[in-house]
Amino acid sequence: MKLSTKGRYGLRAMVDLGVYSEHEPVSISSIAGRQQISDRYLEQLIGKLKKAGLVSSIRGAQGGYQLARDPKDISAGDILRVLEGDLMSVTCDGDSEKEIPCCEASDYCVTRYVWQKVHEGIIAAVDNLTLAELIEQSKGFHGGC
Amino acid sequence: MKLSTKGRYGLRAMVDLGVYSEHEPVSISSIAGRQQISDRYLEQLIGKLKKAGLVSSIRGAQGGYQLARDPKDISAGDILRVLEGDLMSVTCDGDSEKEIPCCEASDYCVTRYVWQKVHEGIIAAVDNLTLAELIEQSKGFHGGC
DNA sequence: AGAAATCCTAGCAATTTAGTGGGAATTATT
DNA sequence: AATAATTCCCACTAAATTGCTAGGATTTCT
Repeated sequence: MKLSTKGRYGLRAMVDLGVYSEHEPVSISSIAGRQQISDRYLEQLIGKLKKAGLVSSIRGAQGGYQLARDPKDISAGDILRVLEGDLMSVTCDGDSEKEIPCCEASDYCVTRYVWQKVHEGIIAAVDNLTLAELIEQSKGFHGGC
Repeated sequence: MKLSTKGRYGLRAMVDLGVYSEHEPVSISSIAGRQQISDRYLEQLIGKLKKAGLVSSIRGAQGGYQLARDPKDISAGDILRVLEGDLMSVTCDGDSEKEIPCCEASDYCVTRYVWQKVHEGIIAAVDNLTLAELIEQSKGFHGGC
């Protein structure tokens, strides 16, 4: 259970967009250059973020990407959910075909209960963390060094 | 980012042990039978839990496993950490060889910051959840059906 | 002695991850 | 109109991880 590069790269790319795309669109290659990420790979990640409505694009020369919304209205959770899949699917171990309101083998449900708790913890953490805050953080780090 | 079968099976096995191993050791095969888990696979998971000091074992015929501590003193986090690896390693994307107190490329640190927050959320959730509570839950489900 | 168990190590198929690669379509600039 | 910059789309691949399976060696109760 760990954050994959998808999530890490995605977060960094979105912060990068927040910093550099305010007045003009930013190309994949410039983000990839700054963030030292494979541009071909980043392309796919940004594609997902676009599909999810978090970034907008302008095609053609001098085109690129911009944040689709104010950074205050994008949470880390929004980004991670797109790239890491459902942050957590609360599923029983039983056959998913059967539609049982209350699991046959009750022990199975322990997992669900634990997972529910974990889920709440994660959601609370990432959904209250705005991109705006991350951008601020990133600027802060610069000043601090 | 999801809970793998390791974590799910492990939680169920530990609850099973909590319920059935109070007075006598319980064999892998009996747990696997009740929980409908591959016994060969479960063996490996329990092996890790033993190595981590969460369960104790008695070898030979009529042997088996028991909880090493009171269920009140074992958290879901303890179990998940053993089976899911470090629940989350807070790493930068930069070279891990270099020992930089403050990252060169500050943007990298955004990931660290987000991850720290997520980590706190998860830890808060799973470390406050005791095995005793899960066992109670599991009994509760039985009564409810 | 024999059976029931833990313990140890290795292998393996399926899935996921982290990319690479080849282009087609669109648009600004010259 | 030509060119270059860029998004967009789809397919392929190598490495790692997951979820097992397999074959024993060892220990201990009966």
